[in-house]
Amino acid sequence: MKYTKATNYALHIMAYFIKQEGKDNLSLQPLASHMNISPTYLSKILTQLVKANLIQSTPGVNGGYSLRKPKAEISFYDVIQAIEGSGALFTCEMVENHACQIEEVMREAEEKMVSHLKEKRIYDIVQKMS
Amino acid sequence: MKYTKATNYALHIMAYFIKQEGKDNLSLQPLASHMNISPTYLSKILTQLVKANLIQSTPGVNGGYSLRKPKAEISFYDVIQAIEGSGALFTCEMVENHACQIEEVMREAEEKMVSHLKEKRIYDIVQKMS
DNA sequence: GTTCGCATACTCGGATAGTGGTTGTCCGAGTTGTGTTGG
DNA sequence: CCAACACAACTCGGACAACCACTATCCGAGTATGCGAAC
Repeated sequence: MKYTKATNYALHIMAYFIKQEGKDNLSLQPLASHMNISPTYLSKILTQLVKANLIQSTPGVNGGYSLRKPKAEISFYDVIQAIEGSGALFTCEMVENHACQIEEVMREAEEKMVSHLKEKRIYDIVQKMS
Repeated sequence: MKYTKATNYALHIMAYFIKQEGKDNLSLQPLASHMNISPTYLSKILTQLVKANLIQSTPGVNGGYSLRKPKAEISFYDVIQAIEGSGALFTCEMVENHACQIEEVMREAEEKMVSHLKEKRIYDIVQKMS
């Protein structure tokens, strides 16, 4: 069990967006070369972030991507959920157990992690870095 | 990102061991049919638990598997670590970042989850169930 | 000068392939207890 | 009666195959802007 590379990219992309806020739309190509990944693959990730309403895309000439939500409102969890989805990390698969105690504990543990990720905002660490 | 099925199995297996403690060695076949997985695959999981010193195996006739540590000492994390390994869930892969702030936050979050899993012992939930 | 149309700069999304980890099976080898056989 | 031996009940571990999610690429389609030509 590990976080996907896509999550890795997505978090760094969002940090970059927040750092660049106020400037023009960022278009795919420059963003891809800055991140050092292929434009096509990057576009898949960006599409997921668009669907999660974190950024917006404007097509056509001078188009590109830009933040959609106020930068101070974007938590780590928002980004992670956009990529990884929102299913539980652990689901009991034994036939018998309808209210599996093991699953219960695992869910509690996950909740501890999630609540920390909901507290922390990307904006916080962008400030630290600059 | 999800926990492996093997982790799922391992947790339930350990719970079963703790429930059955004091009885004879559990051998592969009965355990497999109780868990509803193939004996061969089960043996892989058990081998991992043996290597983690959670259970021990005795070969030969009347052999089988039995608990190695006192049942009250076995935490969820012990079992999970035995299967999933102990690497961090998130590792920054951007070239530039040596002390990546994002990675830092992710590690904190993971630590929240891990410490909960270290607190909780399988024995606790076995008692609840019976 | 206004309008039409075309080229251009973008994103969107489906199809496809490589890769690696998870899940699972097969089988031969090693280990121990038990029962059997031959002296 | 007892020692050697064969056998059966176990686990151990390597090799291998199926499968699926992640990673990544290619390409055709859609969309908006701007420029130039024609009337």
